[in-house]
Amino acid sequence: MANQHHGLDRAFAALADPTRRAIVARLSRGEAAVSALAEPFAIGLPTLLKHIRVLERSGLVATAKSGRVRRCALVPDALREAEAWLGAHITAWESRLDRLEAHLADKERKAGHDPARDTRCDL
Amino acid sequence: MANQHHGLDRAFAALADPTRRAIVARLSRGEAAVSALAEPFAIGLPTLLKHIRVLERSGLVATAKSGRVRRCALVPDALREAEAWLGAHITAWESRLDRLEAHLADKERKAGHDPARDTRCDL
DNA sequence: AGGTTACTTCGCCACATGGCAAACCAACAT
DNA sequence: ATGTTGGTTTGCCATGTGGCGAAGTAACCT
Repeated sequence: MANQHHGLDRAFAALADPTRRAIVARLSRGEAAVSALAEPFAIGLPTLLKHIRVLERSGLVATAKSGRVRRCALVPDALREAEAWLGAHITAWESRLDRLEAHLADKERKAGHDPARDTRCDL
Repeated sequence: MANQHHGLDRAFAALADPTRRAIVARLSRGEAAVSALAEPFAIGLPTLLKHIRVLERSGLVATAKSGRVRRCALVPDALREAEAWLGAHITAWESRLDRLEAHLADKERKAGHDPARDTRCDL
């Protein structure tokens, strides 16, 4: 199965869970201890801890223990990497569309004009 | 288990697989048939088809069959949604950092100055 | 010391996912 | 009509995930 995990693999996988996204959202507004994170969600501590481990492995959050509490903080680099990937491919798609449009406009300049064609998409 | 799938759930889950990301990357540069997509990856057709189904369910790609070939195309809206989520939380984190910095600067204005404190992070 | 708090680990279960091979179906092509 | 091509379905298997409760450990409080 999908071994040889790329960083993005783990990052996106971590973000695929609503609980984990909520944790990230919470941490984006400040650090928090494990039990503080547990409160809003109706799930047990062991489960939450598992989520935190997943987030840690993905590089999205970092944790450190001081005394008996473990504080969790967001590490935005992984988030940025994921965002960058998405951005790159969105713009790739858009620029392709632009080229296509230009090409169609060019063709239409030489042939008859049918306004409806401009927005029609064959899929 | 994670039932009641939010759109982002499926989108991020779909992007968590390298094969699927490669497919998205490929499609961001133009539509393609199933078999054309299969080529670069050393995996069987059934497996690839499963990937495509996952991508379809996630709203990242749309497919349509004409004759015996199925053409796949990217649907950038889901990508944009995911990007927006990431962007929102990255900026949230950054603005928190800014507030914190401002606060520290303020404190330091009133007390003695220790330059090393500015970049120190307690985690 | 003894209790409380805050995690942590340890099974355990149900289910989704990624992979394959093999058989199958529907269009073209000849 | 028959073969070939392109996709599709159908098992099957191994692994990972999300959830739980129960028991364990390591601070901290009194």
